[in-house]
Amino acid sequence: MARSDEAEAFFAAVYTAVQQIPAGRVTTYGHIAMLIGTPQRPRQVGVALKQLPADASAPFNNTNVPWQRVINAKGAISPRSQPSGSRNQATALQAEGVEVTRGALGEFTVDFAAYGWFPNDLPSDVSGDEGEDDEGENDEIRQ
DNA sequence: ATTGTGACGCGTT
DNA sequence: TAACGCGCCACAA
Repeated sequence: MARSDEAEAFFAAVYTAVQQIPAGRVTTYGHIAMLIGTPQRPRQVGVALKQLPADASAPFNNTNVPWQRVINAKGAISPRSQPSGSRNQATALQAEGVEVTRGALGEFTVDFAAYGWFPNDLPSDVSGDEGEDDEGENDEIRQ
């Protein structure tokens, strides 16, 4: 038990929230953090996903938790120490029909307007000019 | 025990 | 517009 009870609960909350993301859609670390009531720790959400066990017998593992559907607020797949990691995520998303484009820096990006999933949705506020991020998607969370 | 490192995001410079 | 600073906190060294 290397992990405190509190941390364990947080990890579980993250995994559960991520499992709500519909296939073929993506959301952000910050949004997940907000959904589980800890809007100030999007970074910890990343830690939780990073620690996701590969062991298929674990309650939460990289096969039953769609970790690939979580990207950063910039709409890009977060770069990691191991380049293969982000590339791998891009492949996983494409496999479920998500269109992934490549930036000049080799950065993989996804269009939120087309694939974003934001229950209760928040808005990207926009200051009044050219807003077109509407989406009219109403997904409800239940348990 | 301490220190450094991030799969983040937002406010300030 | 691009950098930088900071909060947060599990993990590896």
